[in-house]
Amino acid sequence: MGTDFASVGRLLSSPARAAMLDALLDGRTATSSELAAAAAVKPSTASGHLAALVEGRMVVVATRGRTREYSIADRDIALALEALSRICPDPPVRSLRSARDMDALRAARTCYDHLAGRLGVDVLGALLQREWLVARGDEYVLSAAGDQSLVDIGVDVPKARMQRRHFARVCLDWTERRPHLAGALGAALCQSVLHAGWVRRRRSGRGLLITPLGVDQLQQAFGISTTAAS
Amino acid sequence: MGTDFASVGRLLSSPARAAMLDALLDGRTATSSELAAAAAVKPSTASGHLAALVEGRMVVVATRGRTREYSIADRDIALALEALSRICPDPPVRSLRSARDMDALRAARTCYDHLAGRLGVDVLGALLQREWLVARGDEYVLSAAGDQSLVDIGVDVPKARMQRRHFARVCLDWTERRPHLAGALGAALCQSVLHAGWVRRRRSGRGLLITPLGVDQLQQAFGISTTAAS
DNA sequence: TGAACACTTCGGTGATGACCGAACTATCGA
DNA sequence: TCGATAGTTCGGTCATCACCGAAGTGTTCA
Repeated sequence: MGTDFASVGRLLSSPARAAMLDALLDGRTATSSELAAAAAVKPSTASGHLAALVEGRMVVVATRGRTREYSIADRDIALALEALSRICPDPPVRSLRSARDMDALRAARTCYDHLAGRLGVDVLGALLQREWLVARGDEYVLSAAGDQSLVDIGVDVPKARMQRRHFARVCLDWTERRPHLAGALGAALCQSVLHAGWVRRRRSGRGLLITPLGVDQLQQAFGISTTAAS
Repeated sequence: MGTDFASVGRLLSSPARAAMLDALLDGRTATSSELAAAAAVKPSTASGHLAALVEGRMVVVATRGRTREYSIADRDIALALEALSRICPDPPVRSLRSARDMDALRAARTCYDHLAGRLGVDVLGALLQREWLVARGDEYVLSAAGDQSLVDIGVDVPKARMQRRHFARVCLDWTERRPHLAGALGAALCQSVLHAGWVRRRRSGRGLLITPLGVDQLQQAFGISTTAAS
């Protein structure tokens, strides 16, 4: 009845637009030229695609001087795309290199703006086990002990609380098939571990790289064992 | 990185294929002719579209005599489509009739194979409030009291437990923006209320219709107030 | 066995849209 | 003020694909 998949489907159906959305799925913004490069098309072509995505409310654009910063329009879009990526046929592993990339993604990556992959799942597991976070439906409640502990390791909890979005909620992981932490708190946690240098973004894509410092600190803060990636 | 939205997007991009998937989203099977009618195309055209959907692993087909029964391939596909429907621009309300249809969908409908809409959300709320169901991450655990009570009202809990799928889990409702119950238990519950005549399927689409009997029984079993729809 | 039915395959048509290069607009830095 | 940079608009080409009708395959039922 009525649900109009076709309009959204049409936007996803072009390889170029799909590549652009994929490039934006790490939650960062990108300029028109960057997205043109990501999609391997000329700027003029990219411009048309981006106009279509904006028109279709999938991305939003902010003009900054002579550049334009595009980003995923809202969290629902990101969630829907993550759900879709779960059913996309596994991109055929063409080479050793892309097989390694795949392993790296499984180990640690961002999902829109929060931690995902084995790292994301393990961190959520630790938070629940210590009862810093308590499940409640598809949301989580932060306990007093959890609040204090997260602040201690540098997470800006007060700022996360102030945001006009869900504070802490479930997001299903497509490689681990188990939940990881999304919402404002998930984003804040992700930002804090990036800022503290426990993990770094890989050169391209959504992959994350756990630093030697991160291995120590993650063990100390959450009691989880990781290995530093190269 | 790699996630290939385009292949799935291409399948969704045709209004005919989108309509077919939408028609299958209530979890029932449909024949080639039924889907051709749902999409308003000739059988020959429908045949091609359905072949593409099967090729793309979005639907599966079972040959029964001279007819072919199509259905959504698996639960991940259904979940992804539900997530997508959350971001589809609201289908423009063209008429009084479709406005009423929309209201009806909001009140009670199926989501793949379980209850959704206000009814689905209220039922889950009641289950949690009575502690028949306890949240645990994005899954639910059925308490002993809950097991007994659901069996008492006719839900085949043992059979649900035996199925090789998640037993009871969160599914986000796109009209209510709150969770309802999915998984084998959600499907069993849906089947039991249909079988007991508390609700009936509407002539077409995913809408459900609460019977006068259902109003009484839902009040008695779950303490929730509903109104019989016409 | 043959007629009715469900569905698929094939060939042809028309429309859509993805892409590029070239010309245009707006901003930044000197 | 002028050149360089970021992005958009426009016109044209080419490929893809949605659709149909007609003919073909296999199944059911009388």
